[in-house]
Amino acid sequence: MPHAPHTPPLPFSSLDEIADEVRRAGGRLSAPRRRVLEALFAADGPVSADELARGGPGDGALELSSVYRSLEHLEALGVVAHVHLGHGPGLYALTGAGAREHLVCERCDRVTSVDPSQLDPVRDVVRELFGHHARFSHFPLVGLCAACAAAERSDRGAERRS
Amino acid sequence: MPHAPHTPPLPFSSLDEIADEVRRAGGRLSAPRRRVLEALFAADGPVSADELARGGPGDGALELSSVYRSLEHLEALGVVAHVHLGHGPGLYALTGAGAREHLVCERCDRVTSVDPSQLDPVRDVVRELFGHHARFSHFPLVGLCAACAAAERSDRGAERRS
DNA sequence: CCACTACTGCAAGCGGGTTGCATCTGGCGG
DNA sequence: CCGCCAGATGCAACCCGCTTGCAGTAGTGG
Repeated sequence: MPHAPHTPPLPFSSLDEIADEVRRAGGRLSAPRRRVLEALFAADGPVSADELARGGPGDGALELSSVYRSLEHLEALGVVAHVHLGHGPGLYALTGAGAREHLVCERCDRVTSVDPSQLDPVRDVVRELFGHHARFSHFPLVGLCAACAAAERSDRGAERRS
Repeated sequence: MPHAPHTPPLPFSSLDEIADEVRRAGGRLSAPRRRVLEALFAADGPVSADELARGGPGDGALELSSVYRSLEHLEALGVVAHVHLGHGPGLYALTGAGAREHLVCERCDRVTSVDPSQLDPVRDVVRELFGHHARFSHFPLVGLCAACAAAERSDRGAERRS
């Protein structure tokens, strides 16, 4: 059971660059692999394996298992990372340039993505208190967004979500 | 699709007290329900529905679906809450007295449970920066524990986990 | 003690993800 | 330019955690 990488996000910026990296590691840039990567480059935010499999409307769908195996491989290379926002499927994104960390509201499910540096003060406090090095890229910081926290305070006993 | 409660943890301390609460809400304290509660009282930490279903070695196993339905019901009453630590099954615990929040190491999977007040400084920073009210009871604070963070710094490129 | 209805047991189903295996193919060595 | 063969694919079956539909059972207020 292979697992995720904490490979430091070497910045990969082009498909070719990644292709080389894949081959350097003894892998091959097969058609599905390429299409997964293209879809990841095209996406503007983390996407599910399923969305990657469906791909562009032009071409036929990719086999889901291949997509997962590709993502696993790319993740081991440090090229891709996935995040678990709430209860849904895992979402995948390229690690290069604009890595993000996430805050999720567990009431309205809204996702706030921020630059990791913005969460450094939080990390500092956590490290000070527990020695723990917090990361909000793989699992987000969960709680109530400002709006929902306010709503919660007044409106005691309304609709709820897990 | 019913969902979890943020019902303020009214402190329930005995099975009888909970029994009354269940009935007050128009519910019944059926045998499986009682056994789930007994198991939760007996447990010293959050347990999976599956563990609750197996129950004590003496008695036959409970139906898993009933366990889930009981937990759902008790959760709606604010008597029980569940937490998602990593990728495994959800874990359930009584809400009374010793409510805890959790830090998980995503490398060694170690869980650190703390009194919610200990995380207030973290909550303060988060609220200040994002207006977000962080909660680490339903989803934990994820990152690297002190030991693994140190290991990560030296030992670059060892075994990894998701 | 009755009737009413919440709850149970069972079996099927679902979403997300993994695995085993026969087949195919990218791409290096020649 | 080609052949080889490990690495990758496609497909189907499977696993885990959890939910749902339904007919039958059993707490509980009256």
